[in-house]
Amino acid sequence: MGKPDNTVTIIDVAREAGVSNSTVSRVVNNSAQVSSRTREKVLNAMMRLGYVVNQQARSLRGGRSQVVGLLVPDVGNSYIGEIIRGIDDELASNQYDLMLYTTHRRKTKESTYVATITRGMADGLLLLLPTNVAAYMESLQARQFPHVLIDYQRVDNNWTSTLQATNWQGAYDATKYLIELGHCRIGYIVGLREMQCSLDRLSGYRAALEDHAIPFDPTLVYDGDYFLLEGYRGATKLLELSPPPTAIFAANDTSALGVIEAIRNRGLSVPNDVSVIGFDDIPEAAQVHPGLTTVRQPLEDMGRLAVRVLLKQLTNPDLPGERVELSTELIVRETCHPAKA
Amino acid sequence: MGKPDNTVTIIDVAREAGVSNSTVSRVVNNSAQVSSRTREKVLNAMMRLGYVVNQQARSLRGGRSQVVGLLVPDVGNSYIGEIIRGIDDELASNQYDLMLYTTHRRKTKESTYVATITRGMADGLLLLLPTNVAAYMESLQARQFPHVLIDYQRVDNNWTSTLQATNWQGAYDATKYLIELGHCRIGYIVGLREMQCSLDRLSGYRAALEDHAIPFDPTLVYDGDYFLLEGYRGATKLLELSPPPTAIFAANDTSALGVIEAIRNRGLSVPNDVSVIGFDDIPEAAQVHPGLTTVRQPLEDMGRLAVRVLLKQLTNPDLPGERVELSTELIVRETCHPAKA
DNA sequence: ATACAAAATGGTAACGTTCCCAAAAAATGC
DNA sequence: GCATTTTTTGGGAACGTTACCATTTTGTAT
Repeated sequence: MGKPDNTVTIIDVAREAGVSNSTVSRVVNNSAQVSSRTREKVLNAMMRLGYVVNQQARSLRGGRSQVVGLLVPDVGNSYIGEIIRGIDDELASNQYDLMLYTTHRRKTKESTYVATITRGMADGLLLLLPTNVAAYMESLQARQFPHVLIDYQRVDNNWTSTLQATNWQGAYDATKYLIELGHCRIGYIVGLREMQCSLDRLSGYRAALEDHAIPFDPTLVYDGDYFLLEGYRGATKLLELSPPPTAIFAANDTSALGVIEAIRNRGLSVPNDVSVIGFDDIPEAAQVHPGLTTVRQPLEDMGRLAVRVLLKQLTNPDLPGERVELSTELIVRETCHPAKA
Repeated sequence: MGKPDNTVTIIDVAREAGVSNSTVSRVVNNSAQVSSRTREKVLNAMMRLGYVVNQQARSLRGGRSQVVGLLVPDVGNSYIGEIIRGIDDELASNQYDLMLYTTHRRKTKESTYVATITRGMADGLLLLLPTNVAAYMESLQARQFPHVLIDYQRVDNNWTSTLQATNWQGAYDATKYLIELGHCRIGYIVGLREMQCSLDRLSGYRAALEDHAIPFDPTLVYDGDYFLLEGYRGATKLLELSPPPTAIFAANDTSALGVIEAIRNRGLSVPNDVSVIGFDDIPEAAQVHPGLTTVRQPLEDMGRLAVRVLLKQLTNPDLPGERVELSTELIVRETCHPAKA
């Protein structure tokens, strides 16, 4: 209470408890044997003085910094938000802190940040939807820097861990669901083609059509970018076809919301005139009216699991990289109706 | 190239350049006078060896850690996303890193995190929409820890800096705009009442009514929470009144989107039957059809400015706290029409 | 040339930890 | 009771910086 602002160090505690600083250190890390009597004394002294470990000193000495870097393209959409929630939570319960870097899809920024992080104070690196992997993958491997790629899979080495949902299967299931409702002209709004997940979903869509003997019609496919506006534009264009599609499958929920808008702005109704299905199951999907039928990615769990994989790699650095795939699930809400006869 | 994984230190550079480590340090921080010839030599050696400064050692020595902590209630909505974008950008251009902590509106988490950050490795702290300020404000002041509160203003000391938009004026302007379009039954969806900005906006709305001799009708006010679903529910309820409002003002864009949905789900049209106005001007407001008329908060600038204020306080610790207010702007898009006669 | 100031450089202690090694204390076996 | 093992504790170097102070080099005026 009397003490001024000065930070209290391990030495202060040692003096207060009447032991050596080595002993205090041992108590702090409860590493080696310390007699219960001294442990008590030290614990008391720590309490009295309000001691907190100095992470910088600790990690300078050669230990972990207890910091994980996270690189995201952007923050502020629910897809990423949900994943971060999982990451953040799992990290916190393992006494790790999170250093955030947003690239805003600028590739130079992405590789600069990776360089900073790997040589800086983070112990590991989480990469969410990276777009410039080639630029730094080599250096990441060379330094054996623990890292996990989320939602990116084109990796050809044994040291990188990757994690994603079953994009192909999810898209397959969604398409199949629409087909079984009697739809055979099903529009598709593609995500950004430079991302592997977009291609996987597209190919799941095609496979389902094929399996049900519905010929693939390229005019029903519109190239979007996962944003609402392109969903709107795509649907507008698809609805001008004759005959127009009776259902539209958007590669993510955000663009599905754009699709719904476009349908309504044409004076049509969802799902009576056109059925809509999305992908992701972001929180808004359940809040919207009618509720959006969609393919659920377990976003929060993905974040959580990515952290677990990373921490595992951190404690055991020469483990090979893991490939984790989480299964998607069709969430039926209210935006799909049987096709009219 | 030839070297193994070993990190290269200032001493390696010194040896390589044939100078002392003090000189290298001087070059790195370009602090004191170094002859251009030696500077060149050192710079070259640094380049050759690929030297990067070790932040932990630096900050252990007593300097800055070049890290700023950011506490947010959540990540994954565009309002926060835009602010973070500004923060992030400004921080990066000042060679600062960002440590992110999300509270998910749990008050205990909030105060725990503040404790961690202030005793940990951050130089300063940014608090976005804090909800539990009382719990740690005292300790923040006691340790004279530099901090800026964004979108929170009930602060009664001289050391805390705050920053927000002109919430009252923005709401006043929006309401006035609707009134001038001929509306006199204007519904209002309140934000979370525990936030000061919600109260300010509400009181701006009331002031505008009063100034135009429109009696305040409490049944036109619905208590929301800034989320889409409550916007939907609120509008649904308001539209059941008789006569129903001819315009609805939502305390933020997200709930305005819910309002629009509710209006449409009643078979009515926006803006022909009911006008809608929001607050914030999140990116979606411009992407939606019809475009959402709203009150613009300069979100990205707010983030940017918050960082500037914090850094100023960081370099000059005994400066008193600043109170910054950024002006809002009415953005007219397509969701408001003149009231029918 | 000499003296002196100014500029440039080097040596080194400290920051708060951890961890190895050695010393002391306690426990064990004869 | 003595030697020996085991457990517990202390001493001190090292991690990579920076900043103070001392020293050397360079420049300038007499």
